[in-house]
Formats: sequence, structure tokens, C-alpha cells
Amino acid sequence: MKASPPLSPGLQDDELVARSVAQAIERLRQQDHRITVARRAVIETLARQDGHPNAVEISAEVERRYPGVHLATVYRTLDVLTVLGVVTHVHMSHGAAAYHLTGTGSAKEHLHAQCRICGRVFDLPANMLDQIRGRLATDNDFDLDPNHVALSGACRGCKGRHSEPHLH
Amino acid sequence: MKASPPLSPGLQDDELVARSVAQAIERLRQQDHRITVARRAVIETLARQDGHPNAVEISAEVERRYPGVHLATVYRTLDVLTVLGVVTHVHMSHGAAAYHLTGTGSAKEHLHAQCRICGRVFDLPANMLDQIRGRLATDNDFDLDPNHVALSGACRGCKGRHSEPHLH
DNA sequence: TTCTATGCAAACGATTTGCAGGGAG
DNA sequence: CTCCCTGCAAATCGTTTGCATAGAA
Repeated sequence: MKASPPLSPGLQDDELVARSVAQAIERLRQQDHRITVARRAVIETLARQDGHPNAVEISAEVERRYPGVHLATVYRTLDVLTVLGVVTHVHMSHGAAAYHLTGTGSAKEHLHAQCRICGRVFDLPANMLDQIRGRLATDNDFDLDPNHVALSGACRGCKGRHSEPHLH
Repeated sequence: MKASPPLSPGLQDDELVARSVAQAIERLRQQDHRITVARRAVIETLARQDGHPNAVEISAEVERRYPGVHLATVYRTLDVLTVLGVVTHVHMSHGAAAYHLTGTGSAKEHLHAQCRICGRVFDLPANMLDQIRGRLATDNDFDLDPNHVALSGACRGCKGRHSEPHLH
């Protein structure tokens, strides 16, 4: 399990980035969506890093490289990319959702756990909920999406000090 | 797995309600918190039903029986009761958190799953994530709180129609 | 009397939306 | 030239907070 400090860039190899961007752009083109600076910027930003950025963080990074792109546009772009299946998001129990390119490059599909105390996000093996998923499917006819919410709990550093500042 | 339609009351036996309320009040008293109408009202409302009400729904129900209690007070009351361990809440990936008395009466502890499409909440066996919890504890030193977020997916009625109105 | 709990309004964080103009195709 | 996409401002939803006062002990 690898911790992602709130704002660590975690940059990706340029080659991989270029490939991911090209793929995403292609998907846009195929579906008759327009290729714009804003869209390029968002895709590139997502491709460049492997952390768990939320929309505001993505917007900030986009702003640094392509000034003038509005936060609302970032949200809208994340939306279309989500519909295209290029982007996935994970809801956190506390705070904003995290976005990432769907299973491209080193951004291998994985699950998430968030520490209820410090808010940090941890990666978990992708298959960790497979049995549960199976049980829900057969027992309850419920199609679990193990990726869509982060599990919640207390991380090594935080468990024990239950009296500490707490996220609600 | 039992579905809880958005606003089904699902009333509890009067006897049980009285007992739950008394217990919670006692906890308040023990910790030198004051017993007020607002607090009584919130506790009673939680005790009276077994659905998955959010703060606004609780507030509405409180208002019906004890007019004048403000939503902010409901939130604050839910907070103190949470600290006392009397109340638990579950975060949904979409929409407001759901509150309930902690494992009292028929409100047996259980996990939750929410349909990403229709938003309905389903109950799951309490122990469903126990193995996962164990793995996280030993492998990652992460103390999972299986109760704190609802799993996400698509319910029987909704899966299949992926083009339907969708919760983000 | 003392100090906690409440009502009310306002602030807040995350996200969405209406509208008019800008720019991709 | 046509519409999609964008910037901007404002709205929305869920929740929290500051402040003055009501009210429990």
C-alpha cells in the first residue's frame, strides 16, 4: 500500500504521457467531440502524474501550464472523459473526489482506502474486493463497483490516537 | 438485502423506542451533557425508524413532532451523539450521510450498499467485509471501518440500463 | 447564577448550471 | 458558418460556524 501525500506530483515518463494523451484525444475525435486546449490540458495533467488529485488540484496544475482554463471547464471536461471511459473517479468519504485516467500506463487499476483521521489516500490491490463482488452478484443481484468509493479507516500512523483532530 | 425506499418510515415498537431513548439520554447525563427537547427529539426520531435517514430528513421528522428545532441543531446533536458512541453515520458516494442509532434494537449493525443509478440504499450482512478487514490489518496496518462508507454499484433494477439518468 | 445548547444567518467546500460570446471543424 | 465549448457568475447541496440569547443544572 503506497501513500500519496496530498500534493505529491509523482511525474510520469514523457513517452507514456504522450501515448496516454494521444489515446484520449483519439477517443474524443472518434466520438465527434472537439479537441480544445482545455481538454488537452486536463488529459495531459492527468497523464503526467499518478497521485489522487481532485478537480481543484487538477485545475491548479492545468492553470500553471495552460493559464486561463476555468475550474468549471475542468469539471465539464472530466465529465465528458468519464462518459468516454477515459477517466474514472473515486469518491472519498471526506473531501473531493479523486480523478485518474482509466487503467493506462502505470496508473494500473487499483482500489482506494482513505484514512478517516489524516485524509491520506492509499492504494490497494485491484482484486481485493473480488470475492465480495461475487457474493453481492449472486446473493443480491447487486453489481458492485469496487472502484467507485474509497474504503475508510485509520492508517498506521493515525490509529490509536483516536482523540486527534478528526474528519467529522 | 432489504431496500429502504427514500422516505419509508419503518416504525419501531414503542417499547423498544422508549428503551433506546432512555439509554441515549442516560449516556448524555453520564457525560454531563444537557438534556434538551432538541436532543430528545433527535434521539426519539432515530429510535422510531429503521431506514437510512439523512440529517435533513431527520430534521423534517423532528419538526413534525417538536416544531422549532433548527437543522443546525440537529447536526450538532448528531455530532455529540456520535462522540458518545450513540449514533453512527454512513457516507454515501452521492448525497447526504445517513444516521442511525448504534446497534440498538432491531437496528442491528450492518453494512450498506448504495445504487449508483437510483440512489437507493441496501443493507448487507455486518460481517461481509471481515476478511478484507483482516487482510488490511495484517498486510497494511490499516484499521478498516467497514461501516463508514456505503459500497457503490448498481442494483438489480438499475443495472443493464446504463444509459439511464445517472448520479454523476 | 452559570455556562451549555440553540436559533438564525452567514460562510463554506464541492460541484453544477444558465447564459452569451469564442473558437473548432 | 455552425454549433460545441468555454468563461464567468450565480445557484445548489450538504454541512459548519459565529454570535447573541434562551434555558438546563
